[in-house]
Amino acid sequence: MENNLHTSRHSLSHIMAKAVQELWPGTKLGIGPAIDNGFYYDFDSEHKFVPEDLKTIEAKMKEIIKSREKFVCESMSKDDAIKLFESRGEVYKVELVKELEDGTISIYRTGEFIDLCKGPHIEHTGLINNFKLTHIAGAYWKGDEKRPMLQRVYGLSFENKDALNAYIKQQEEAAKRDHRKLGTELDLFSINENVGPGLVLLHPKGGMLRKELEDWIKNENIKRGYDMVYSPHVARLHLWQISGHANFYSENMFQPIEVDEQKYQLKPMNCPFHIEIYRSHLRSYRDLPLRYSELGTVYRYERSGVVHGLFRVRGFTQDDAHIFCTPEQVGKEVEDCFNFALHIMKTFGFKNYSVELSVWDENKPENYTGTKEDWEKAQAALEAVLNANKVPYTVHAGEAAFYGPKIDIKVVDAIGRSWQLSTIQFDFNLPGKFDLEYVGNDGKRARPIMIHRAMFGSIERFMGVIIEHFAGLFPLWLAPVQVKVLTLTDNEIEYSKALVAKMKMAGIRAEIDCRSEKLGAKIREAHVQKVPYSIIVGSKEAAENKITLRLRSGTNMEGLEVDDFIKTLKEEVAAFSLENYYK
RNA sequence: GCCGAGGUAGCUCAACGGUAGAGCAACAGUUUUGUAAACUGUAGGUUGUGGGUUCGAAACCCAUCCUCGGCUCCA
Repeated sequence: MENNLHTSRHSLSHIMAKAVQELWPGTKLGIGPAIDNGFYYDFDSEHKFVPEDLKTIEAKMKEIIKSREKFVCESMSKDDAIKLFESRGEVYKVELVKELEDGTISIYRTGEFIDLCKGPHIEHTGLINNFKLTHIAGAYWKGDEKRPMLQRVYGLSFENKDALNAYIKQQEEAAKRDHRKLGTELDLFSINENVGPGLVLLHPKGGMLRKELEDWIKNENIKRGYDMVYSPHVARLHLWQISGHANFYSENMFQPIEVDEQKYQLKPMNCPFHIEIYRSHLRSYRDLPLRYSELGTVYRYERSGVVHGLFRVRGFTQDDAHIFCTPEQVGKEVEDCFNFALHIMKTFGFKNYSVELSVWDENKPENYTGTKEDWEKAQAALEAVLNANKVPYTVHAGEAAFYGPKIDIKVVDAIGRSWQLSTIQFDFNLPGKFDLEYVGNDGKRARPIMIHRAMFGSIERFMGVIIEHFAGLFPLWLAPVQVKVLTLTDNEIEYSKALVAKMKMAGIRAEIDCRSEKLGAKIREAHVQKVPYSIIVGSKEAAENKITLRLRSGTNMEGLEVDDFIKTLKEEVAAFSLENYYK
C-alpha cells in the first residue's frame, strides 16, 4: 500500500508537470519526486507562478486525470536520451542524463509529455483519486544556491479523500501548538522589531521556565563531574584568529567592534574561553578529564531568511561544556555524554528523536581542519560508542563541524520539521591551535583531546521544542505558575492571600485571582493559561481552614488540608515527574 | 542571502482610492458571584518606516525594515 501511494504521488508529479507545460509552453522541468505527504515539481518558467495559478493547474490536472492517459515506459541509449531532451529544450534533464552511468535510460511518456524517470508509475492517469496543490516556493537547482532558482509547486496526496482531510485537520491541530503562537498566548516571550530579528525577550513566565531548565541542567552537570565556569560575551578578535573561527566561521559571526583601536568580537562560541581557562595552569594527567560547563550566550549572524521563532535565533544560550581528556579517556567521556543526552530525552518524555553521526565530506578537505587520519580516527571513536550502545543512527557526510565530527540528536516539531538539540563533537583543531598540553605519567608533555557538547543544544530552541512537545501544558516542575487561588467573593481575599503567601514560602509558584469576576470566568482563565492546579476558596473553605482543589482535567477534590496539599505538590515537583502529567 | 506571500489597536481580524472599525484583552464603575466568558462605560492607531502618484492613499508605485512558507545554511 505504501509503495502504491509513493507511486501514485510520483505519477501525480508527472501529471502536474504535464499540466504546467500545457498551460505555459516552454516551461522547463527540474525534478519532481514523491515526498512524505505528497509530491512536488520544480519548474523553470517565464511565467511567475502566483497562488491563483494553483487552481488553474489543478483544473488542468483533473482534465488529464479524466482522459485516462497511459504512462508509457520507453528505453533508449544515453545519447538518444540526450538528443531527445535537447530537442525539447529540457536543459536540466539533459544535465541529469549526462550524469547517469552509460547504458540504457528509461523515460516515461504521458501523451505528449516526456520525463526522464526510472518509474514505476500507475497504469493510467485515471487511477488518481485525490490530491491538492498547496503552495509555491523557490528552490535552487540541485540545492545549490549558485545555480538558478526554480519555482517549486507542492501538492498533497493520500490514499483517499478521508486520509487527505485527516492530514489537513492534523496539520491545523499541530499549528495550534506552534511555540510562536503559544509564546504569545501564554505570555512566555516575544521577539520585537525594535530589538532586532532573532533576538528574544523572555517575559516573566518564559523567564521562570528558563530558570527551571537552567537549575535542572546545572544540577545534572554537577552530578556528572562538571565544573561551572563563566566567560565574557566579547573577546579580542585576536582570540578568534588563534582559534580559527575568524577564518572558518566568519560568515556566521557579527562584525567586530572597535574599542581603543583594538578589534573585539562578539562570541559565536564558548570554546576559546574554556581553553584559556585550561591554559591558565600546567595540567597533569592526574587532573584529567576536566569538564568545564557554562550556560554561554553566543551571537551568530544568521541570514535573514532563516530566523524562526525560538528555533533559529541570532543570540542564544548554549548549555555548553568542553571536556579535556587523554586519548584513553575519550571513549568513556563520549559515552557518558551520549547517555546524558538520552537521560534528557527520557526526562522530558521525547520518544520521537533521531541520532545522526555527522562526518566530513572527504572530497572537500579545504572546508575542514585536521588530517584525513584525524578525521577517520575520530569518526571511528564516535561510531564505536553508538554501536556499543546499539543505537540506531544515520550517517551524514559533509555535516560535521569544521573542527571535527559529531553525534547529533534531533527531535521533530509540531509540524514535522526536525531540529537539532544535543550535540557531542570531537575537536582536534583547537587543542593544536592553542598548543594545549598536559604532563603524562611518563613526565612528557602530551596533547589532550577535546570534546564539545551541548545537551539542550540551546536553551531557546529547547524551550521552543518543549512548548510544542507539551503543547503549553507543562509538567508541574516547569509550569511558570503552578497554583492559582480563585476567590469566590471578596470575603475570602484575606484567607486566600495567606494561602498564597504560605505556598510561596514553601517554594511553590502560586498566584491569586481575586478580581470581581464570576468563578466560572476565573476557572476559564486559569484553564486557558494552562495552570496545573487551581484552588477554589469560598466561605466554606475559609471557615473550615480547608481548600478545594481543581485539577487541569476538571476533577475536583474537596476538603483538603493545605499542608497536605503543599507536601504532595512538593513531592511531585521534586520527582521531575511526568507521571501526574495527564491527571 | 534567494523565490513567493504578507505587515491595520496588546491579540485575532474587517475596511481595499473617498471621514480607519469589530470581538477579545486593558482601564473605570456597577455586580459579591460555587466550577469554562456578568453588565455598562472609557481609552487605545501618523495603517511597519521613508519617499512618490493623486483633489484625496491603509489601499497604487519605489525603496527599506520586519514576519510567514519554502530553498540554502545551522544549536
